[in-house]
Amino acid sequence: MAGPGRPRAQQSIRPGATAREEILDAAAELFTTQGYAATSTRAIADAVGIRQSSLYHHFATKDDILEALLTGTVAEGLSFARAVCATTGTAADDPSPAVRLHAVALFDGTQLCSGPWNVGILYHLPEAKNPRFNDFLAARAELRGLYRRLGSAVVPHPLWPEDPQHHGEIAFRLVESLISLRADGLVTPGSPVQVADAALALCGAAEYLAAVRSGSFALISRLERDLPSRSFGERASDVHRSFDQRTNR
Amino acid sequence: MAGPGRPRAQQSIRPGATAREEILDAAAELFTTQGYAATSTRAIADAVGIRQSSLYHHFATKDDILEALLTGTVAEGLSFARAVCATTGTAADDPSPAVRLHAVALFDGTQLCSGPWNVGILYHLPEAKNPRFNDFLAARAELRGLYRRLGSAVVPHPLWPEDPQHHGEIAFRLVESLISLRADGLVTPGSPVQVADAALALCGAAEYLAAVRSGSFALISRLERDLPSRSFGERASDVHRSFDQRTNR
DNA sequence: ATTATCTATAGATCTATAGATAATGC
DNA sequence: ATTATCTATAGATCTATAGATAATGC
Repeated sequence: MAGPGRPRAQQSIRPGATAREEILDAAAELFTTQGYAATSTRAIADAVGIRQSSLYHHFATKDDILEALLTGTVAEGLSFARAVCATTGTAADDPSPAVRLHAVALFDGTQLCSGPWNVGILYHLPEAKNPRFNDFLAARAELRGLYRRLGSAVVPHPLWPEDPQHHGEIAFRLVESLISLRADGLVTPGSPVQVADAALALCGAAEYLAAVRSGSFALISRLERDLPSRSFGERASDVHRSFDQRTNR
Repeated sequence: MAGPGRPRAQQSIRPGATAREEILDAAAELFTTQGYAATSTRAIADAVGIRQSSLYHHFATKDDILEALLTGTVAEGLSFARAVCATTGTAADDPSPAVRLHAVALFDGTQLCSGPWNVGILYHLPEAKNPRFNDFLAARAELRGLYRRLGSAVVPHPLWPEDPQHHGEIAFRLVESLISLRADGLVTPGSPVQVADAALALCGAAEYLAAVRSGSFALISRLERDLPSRSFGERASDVHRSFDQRTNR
């Protein structure tokens, strides 16, 4: 790798170690607040402090920027859900189905509510349904499938016998409803916990919720060690802290 | 009112009694599948079978088309929810809080799942947050408030005492999750009922659900007579029919 | 006269490419 | 030589307006 190239005319205030990260941060802000088609490549470049054409050194097309954002936002939640499902059958400290569902919902929900921009909104952009983004679409479909399995494991006698996994489906949708809650400016520190609790309540597990909650926190702490992202550690502690504050009051 | 003006060069296959309705139908299809900014006025005009500039005889700006669609989609659900809340205190056949919440969720959910286009998607368009669409935003906020009140009436001892109306909030979000369910192509005839049931389940009312369901159907039938739209009658019967089919199996 | 369409176009974009320039590292 | 930026621009849009035209109703 050679030198850093010609310096920028204008300096950036964007967070991000590399130009690529600055671009993704600016695009995340603009795509989520104004939409994909309504955001010009010039607007992204201006927000970063480079010229419009300089974007094309880092991304071949505008679509590639959206693709990077989309795949980036499901990846971590999917890894976590896979890890939780892989704990099945590990004897002694094997978490209960209720704990598993709660942990996945809490992790996912916490992620959707954190970060500087409401990137979950990108899922709802009509542009995101394009087959061009199949990697993202497949990852989200897999995550949905894991929720369905977890949900049916929690409920022995489903409300809707014709679709035994439907409680899991609704849990998945409930977690993603945090996206519109946040879009409406209504997320509080407790929101991810409330949604995870609600997912269990509709599975009929509300009465032993306190035990499930602490099991869920423990499971998240145990699994977060193996996750690539460092930021989750802090995020998980935030959740603990805000939960403790709420319950101590 | 004078004559019908110069005839179109090309004929339309769009449903709609008037040109204005044809335009709204075409815009609903294109905005929901491709997004607002990604849909050109030319594309709408082509879908209707008129010239691009002819649109401006019916709408002053492109924004006005979106506004008409947005306000059109909440209006009926809000009327119904208001009517349901107005039944409070009417003595004898006064429906229970659970029946009220179920009926509102079922009506709303049925509407989101019917109609040729998934117009609920418009709520999620970043463009819809523009203060220009304040009429729509205020109507949706009022509907949300009614859900919150209904939810807290159902649950005597809320899971989250710091926000007693939060069960209602989640019910509102749950109903709107039908929008993304439909966007993912996963709506079945039973989906609106499942969501209304789930709203009650998370309020802890799952055990007497059968009684609530029939009360909810009765309440909808009673109130639909006063609603401006004729189409709901058929839609409500559809719900009855699909529900009966499901439970007879 | 009124209505609803049409043709033509102004003026402002927007994406992506071509090729020059200023830094570093070998 | 390699990298990351820059300037300049081609070619394709896109929204909205101006003004002509073809129907009806009074």
